[in-house]
Amino acid sequence: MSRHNYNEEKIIAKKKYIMEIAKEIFFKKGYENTSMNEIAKQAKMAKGTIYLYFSSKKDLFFSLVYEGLEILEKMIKNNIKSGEKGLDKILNMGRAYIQFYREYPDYYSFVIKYESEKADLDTNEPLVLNSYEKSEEIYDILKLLILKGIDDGSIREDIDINKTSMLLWLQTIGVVQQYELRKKLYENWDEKFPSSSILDFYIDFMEKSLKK
Amino acid sequence: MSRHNYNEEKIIAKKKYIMEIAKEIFFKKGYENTSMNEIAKQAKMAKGTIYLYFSSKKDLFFSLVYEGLEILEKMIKNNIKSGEKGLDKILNMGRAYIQFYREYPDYYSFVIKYESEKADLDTNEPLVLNSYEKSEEIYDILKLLILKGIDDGSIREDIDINKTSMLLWLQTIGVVQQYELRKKLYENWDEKFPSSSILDFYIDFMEKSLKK
Amino acid sequence: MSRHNYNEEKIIAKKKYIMEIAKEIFFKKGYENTSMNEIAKQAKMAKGTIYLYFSSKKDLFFSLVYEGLEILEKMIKNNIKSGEKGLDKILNMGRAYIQFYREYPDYYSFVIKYESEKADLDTNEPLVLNSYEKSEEIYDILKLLILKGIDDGSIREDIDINKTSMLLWLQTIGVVQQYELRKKLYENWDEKFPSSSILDFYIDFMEKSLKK
Amino acid sequence: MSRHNYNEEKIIAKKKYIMEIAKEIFFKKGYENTSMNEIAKQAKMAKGTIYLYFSSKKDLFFSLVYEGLEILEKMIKNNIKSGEKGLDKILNMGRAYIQFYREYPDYYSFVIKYESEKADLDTNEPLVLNSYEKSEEIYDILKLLILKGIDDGSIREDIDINKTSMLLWLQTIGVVQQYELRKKLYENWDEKFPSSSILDFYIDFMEKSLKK
DNA sequence: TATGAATGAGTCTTCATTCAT
DNA sequence: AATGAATGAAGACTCATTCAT
Repeated sequence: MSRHNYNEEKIIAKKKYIMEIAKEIFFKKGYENTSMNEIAKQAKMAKGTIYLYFSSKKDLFFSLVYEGLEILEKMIKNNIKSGEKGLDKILNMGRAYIQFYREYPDYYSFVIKYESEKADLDTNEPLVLNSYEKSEEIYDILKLLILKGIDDGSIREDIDINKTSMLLWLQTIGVVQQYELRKKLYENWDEKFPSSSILDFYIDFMEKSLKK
Repeated sequence: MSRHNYNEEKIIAKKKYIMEIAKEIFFKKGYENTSMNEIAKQAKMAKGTIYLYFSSKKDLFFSLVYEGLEILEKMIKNNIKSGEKGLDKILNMGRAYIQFYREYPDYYSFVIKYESEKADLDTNEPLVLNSYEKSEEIYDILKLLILKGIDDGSIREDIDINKTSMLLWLQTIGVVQQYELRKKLYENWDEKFPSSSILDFYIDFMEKSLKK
Repeated sequence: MSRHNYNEEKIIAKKKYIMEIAKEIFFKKGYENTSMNEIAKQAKMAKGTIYLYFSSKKDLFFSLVYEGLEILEKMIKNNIKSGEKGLDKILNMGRAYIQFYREYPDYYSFVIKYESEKADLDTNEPLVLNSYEKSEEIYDILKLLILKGIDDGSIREDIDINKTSMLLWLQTIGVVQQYELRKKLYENWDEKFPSSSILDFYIDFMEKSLKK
Repeated sequence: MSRHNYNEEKIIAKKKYIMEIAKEIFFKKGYENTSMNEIAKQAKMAKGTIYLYFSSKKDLFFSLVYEGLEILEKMIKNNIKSGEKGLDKILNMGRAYIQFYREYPDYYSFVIKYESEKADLDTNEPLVLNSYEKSEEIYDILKLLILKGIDDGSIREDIDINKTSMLLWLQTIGVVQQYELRKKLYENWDEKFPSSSILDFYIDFMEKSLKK
């Protein structure tokens, strides 16, 4: 292994280390209320050092977002392997998103924050591009699965494929996000709130509206 | 009309004027990126003057939120008057929310911003309380309408009322919010994106999953 | 009575009224932490109205100071009437100052605040002049009383009259002020502190150092 | 010397430098009328830089107060070493306070400002606590010295120890403060005023009232 | 005489980023 | 590669005073 690679590895390791520290703080306090000062202190590094590895606070944050997107993508691709019929695969896709939310609440929060602001971001940022491509890819998968579902008789034929795929996409993300929002709110209010099982119920609900 | 009322009217008019100016800037730049300085400048007023009418930046913003909530409430209550069966009324309720989003995109954005942060807000703030109560009220209406729908035979009987009402609530808000997010994103990318009609499609979709 | 006088009386009454309101607030919150806004509100007047009667916040405050000085002067002049010998009169003068502090803690606080800042005040202010003259007058009385005391044999002869009179003056004001300061401090700390009787003890102490 | 110590020294030096600048301005203009802006400008630093060394304006000011208290404490402890009898030591203690006032008029002004406001300060502040403890310590010394004086026959026996110690304490601080106040006032008025020697006279006066 | 809305300079404090070492 | 001191623009908010009505 060349010296160059050796150094590159060290750099990547350091980046991972910083990201690990930052992940916790960003998750706990949110983007705006996290200062580079605190990250540096927690990481026992000089503030300037962080800037050797990340060009800005945004860059550091979006690297975490990107990592989150990768995890999500992997989970989705993995989940749609199982299930035979198109409908099963679609439901598994929804389950994958819910699973991501449950298992990686920190990464989930970054992805959502990113999603809600990326419309205002600089179009030249490669991270926006990447995320956009990932979204498209997932969306295309969804479309194919609906087609397959109609073909194998697991999904009704009277639906518009384009609209349905888009709607399912919007709906799933939306339901999970709203659940997260309400959950925090109701917790504060010490009130009863349907447990996380409502998300499973959502999958049932989806099934009912799609199946033949 | 007494002199006192005359002055009060003038004060209310000025508040409205400031809110009008602030509404545009908040809408364009978001809460954090809007400074009182800019609002004052746009309103051709001294900074201090604004503080005569609103005790803080938060107060000014939440006044807009509250106004938005009032509009939304009115639209929902108005819309569910029409329709005979429970299912019709539920669909009209969803339509009201979409209509609010379409007709008052600015107010909509404040309400959403508020909703996504109210979990972190001070519970003692009367505005949080008010909004909370409004939400509960709307949610209760939804529950009653489902009951009515089951009763009058317009809605299937095999659903859990509590879960369904909560899910419809999360889902509708979620779909609209995700639509808004994606729309802005795709617009930037000059791509084709299912027009706003997808929201109408959502209502159809909802109908299918509820009706007997 | 001429119309002019009638109006003047009304003006004086209004000034008194405003001063009464302001006295309480200044006493409770201190000069810096009292705003004209609050005074106006408490007095159920418009802010501008106060400026018809007092040219500034300072003017209003110093009018209270001046009133305090008048009360103090009257008490001193009254007290030194009683007592036969020079020493008795001097002690009564000290007692008058302590009595002023005890009976008019609010006016006392204004006088002290004024005294500690008048060195930095504009020399052209007539109020500084007045106070200065009052101080001189009192100081002269003190000097005469010492002379009389030496003459009638109630006070030792081995003291320097100028220095002693000045010292008694500084000392009495100083002791009372420090007592007030410490008292508040110790109260906060819930500790035992020699009661106000220490001020009477001070008079005894003074007597011992002066008498033949 | 390690690198670490080297940096720490530099930081301390910078703190001292800022305090030196601030000391002058605070002394000249008082706490309220001194702005961080001006301190930064005088120190030829960016405003933010000062906040690297002091967490707030209060912190900066109280650091000066604390330094003053340390100097005063040292002077008192040093002065009471000399003198044989209890009375001599007490007089030297008074002289120490006067010396502090004469040699460090700036620090003296901070200490007095602090003393006059500490009753209103937050009891949780460690600086208030420290100062309180210092005061108590000095006061205890005074009490012991009076006891010693009575014991060794240099002080009269007919005095109440508690009251006397408290009174001497109040009196000394009071006299010096009043002297400072009057001095500034009379200076402005270009009048003759007993020179600083009146403070020495105060010590004589004290001696006379205490000795057997 | 009375009003009270309007002013705007001034306050302390924060923090992402840079750069000399 | 690493440091961390320095920057300085920007933020929300206050308040004595004025002046048109």
